[in-house]
Amino acid sequence: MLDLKLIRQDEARVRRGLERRGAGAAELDRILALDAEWRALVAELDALRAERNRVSQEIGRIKREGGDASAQLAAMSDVAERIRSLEAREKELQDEIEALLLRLPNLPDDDVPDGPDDSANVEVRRWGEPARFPFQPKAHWDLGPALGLLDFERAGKITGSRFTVFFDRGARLLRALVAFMLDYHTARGFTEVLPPFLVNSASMTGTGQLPKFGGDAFRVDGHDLWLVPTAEVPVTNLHRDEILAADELPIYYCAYTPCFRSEAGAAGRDTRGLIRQHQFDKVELVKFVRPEDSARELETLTAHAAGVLEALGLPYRVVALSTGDLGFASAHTYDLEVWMPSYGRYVEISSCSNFRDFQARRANIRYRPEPGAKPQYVHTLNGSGLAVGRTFAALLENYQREDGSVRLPEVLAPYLGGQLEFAPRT
RNA sequence: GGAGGGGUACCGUAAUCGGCAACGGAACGGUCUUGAAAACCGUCGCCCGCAAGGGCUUGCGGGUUCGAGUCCCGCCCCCUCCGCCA
Repeated sequence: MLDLKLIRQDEARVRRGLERRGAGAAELDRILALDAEWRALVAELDALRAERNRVSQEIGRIKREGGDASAQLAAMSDVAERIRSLEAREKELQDEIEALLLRLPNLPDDDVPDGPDDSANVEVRRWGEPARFPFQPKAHWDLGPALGLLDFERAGKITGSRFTVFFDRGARLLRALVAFMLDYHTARGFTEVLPPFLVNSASMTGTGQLPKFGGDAFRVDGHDLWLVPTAEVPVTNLHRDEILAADELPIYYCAYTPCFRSEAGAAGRDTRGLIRQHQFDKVELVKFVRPEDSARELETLTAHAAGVLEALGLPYRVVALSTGDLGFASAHTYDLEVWMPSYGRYVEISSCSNFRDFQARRANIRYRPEPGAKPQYVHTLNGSGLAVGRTFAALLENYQREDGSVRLPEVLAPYLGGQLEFAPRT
């Protein structure tokens, strides 16, 4: 959520930021008009309340002294009626302003490249060399079933399309990747969290999924509960409505959760394999930091997530998202894209974002810069570290051999009982 | 799911019959002090306002009333017990 004070005081800056994202300026004009009306109303209302408070005390005093307060009571009856009517209007205005503010996206950082969509994204750097296969490499949706690791057909039977059954050593490999990633992060200062996989609407609003993107998530029938679309939601909301002490910051969390998304697949893209599923697994990194540190923290967060790919020996590149490709709540995002032989290109495997105070304001997450000082909003960041299903796919594809077998990197040996070889069933 | 008890500021606790949300502690600022402690004063949630000042805030949302922490209705969470359950 944008700061209403900022909108008032620096309308030009807000308008410029929204225009860079192609977001409507119409809402901005509407907010400014409603806010002007609201402030005038509040002044009038507060004056009436002041009078009511004053006379009500007087009535109390008169009654205690056994006097007759009927004149005051009659006058205050009218004032009370007037206050009731103004309060109703004030609530309307406030609700409407709030509703508009909640639908306004974050402002992009100055150094975010401008552009209409992902075509304007800018490659920042590359790591590793995509393997040149002396044979036609197979896709993971062919390798996985052939190796007895993945079963897409039975998942379709028991649930539907865009779900997967991990089987036998495939299930073990998925569990191994989750454990490997969590160990990697906790060894580097992140605190492991295992949150609920269902969250309430307040949490979904706090991180920005609601009110605009409810259709992208699964809701539990008959309850105010949603299946988490990402661990970002429960983990960021851990500190909703809290005032953190300055010496608690920065806070670094990592969390494994399954992620549930109903929108995946609507566009008919990536219909095969693990790339776009209604349920997938992810290890997420979440940071709460001082405002002055968030830009630097985004760089280290991105480098940290990239470290997982490097440990696994998977070639990747870092891409700075353009204003047109930026997520709703983000001010600045780097995507990590892993080399995927079946696609013949780099495919997103992590998205690292700085939300600045956008989520903190929605979720009311503050800290005291100094003991005794006024509370301020923290900055929140998060990034995938990594999407586990896509990592699974990238490993199979990048480490495949001509006979359809796969040998995974040594770093996974402790998590796989030393069994790094995967051979096709005959 | 049922019964009972609770939710008040950073923490702990009051508030009679409905009448300015009191007190203690912590933290921070100040006075005092060579320095510190103690003591005393102030600050310590949010909003409007250039300011003076005013308003809001007792888990959340409604209602009654001139006036609600207090009375009424709905909901959420915590504790105890019962039921159910991996």
